[in-house]
Amino acid sequence: MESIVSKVLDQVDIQILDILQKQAHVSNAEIARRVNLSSPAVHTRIKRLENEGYISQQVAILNPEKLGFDLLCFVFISSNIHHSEKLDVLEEAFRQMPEVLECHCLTGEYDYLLKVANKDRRDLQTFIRKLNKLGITKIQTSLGLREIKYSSVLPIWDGDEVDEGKFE
Amino acid sequence: MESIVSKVLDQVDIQILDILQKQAHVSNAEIARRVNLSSPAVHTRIKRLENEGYISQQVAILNPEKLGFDLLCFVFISSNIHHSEKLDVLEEAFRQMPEVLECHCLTGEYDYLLKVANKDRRDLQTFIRKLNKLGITKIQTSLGLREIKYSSVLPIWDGDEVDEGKFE
DNA sequence: TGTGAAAGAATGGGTCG
DNA sequence: CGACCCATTCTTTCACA
Repeated sequence: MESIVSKVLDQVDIQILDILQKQAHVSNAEIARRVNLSSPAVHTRIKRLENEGYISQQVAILNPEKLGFDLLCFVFISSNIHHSEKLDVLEEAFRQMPEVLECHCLTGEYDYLLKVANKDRRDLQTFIRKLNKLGITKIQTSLGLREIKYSSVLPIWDGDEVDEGKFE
Repeated sequence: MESIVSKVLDQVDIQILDILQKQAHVSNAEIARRVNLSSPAVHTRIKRLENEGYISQQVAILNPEKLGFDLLCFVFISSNIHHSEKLDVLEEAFRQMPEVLECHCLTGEYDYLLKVANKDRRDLQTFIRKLNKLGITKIQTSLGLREIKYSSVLPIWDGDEVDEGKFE
């Protein structure tokens, strides 16, 4: 009996999460083999992990270049807006723009960092005009020249839990 | 004969890709219903899309906060290295580091932008020391204060009707 | 390419150790 | 919690158009 709150994740949970965050399409049965459990047991655990919010979603990662998105940009924005209501409007606008893949609020010189996927320079210009219309004046745009690494894999395994003392 | 390489994607392909990039777990049969095709036809198309590289991978997105990753950072790096071999070593080092989720080569003042997931300040310090050992001197780190949007969904559907007359 | 049918797996619920 | 069973659903192959 550990704690009342919510079961802490055990090694098997971590293993399952790690498999799924790398290859979501691996079958239940295959996971069961790898973690030495039965397939229904794995199923139960995955459902629990989903319900408790450890797994947010499952997605297919498409190849941007094959689909014509050659222009990945990082846009740094300083908003001189300081009313929180107006900031809410601004942020909601970012969320609604399909070319904005990510938006983060940052410390430092700029308030927001946007990751933006555009097909060509014309699309990029259209996008920047949209930003101007939102009242954003201070923008700095950096072009992504080359993607060295792109992943969503959190080091849940590598961190310090690692002890591959698999029983038997 | 039009193009030898690969048939251009049609509307149904785009629809399938769009469904999968948002919800990878949707069953073949369900997709078939949505695009008005039979289940085997959808299966064939998805296999083709995978083989031709339109779909790179399928992953589960985990919840960073639930897993103790409260410190998302963006690290800007200027390398004063100009030998391409040494740059290769550097980039490979970035790829190997599990806390580095993304690494992009950028235009602008800094050469590299890294997105880094750490659990706490101690981990962050450890990470920055690793960078120093690699000979990196000019580093600027911005903390992610809040995530406004996080997505890998390319606007293949929303942007405009994808109907390129380009071969390959 | 597409469809329909059919075999072979995997999923998901229930019950019992 | 986990294993086993069972009905249901999904995947994947095949003949055929």
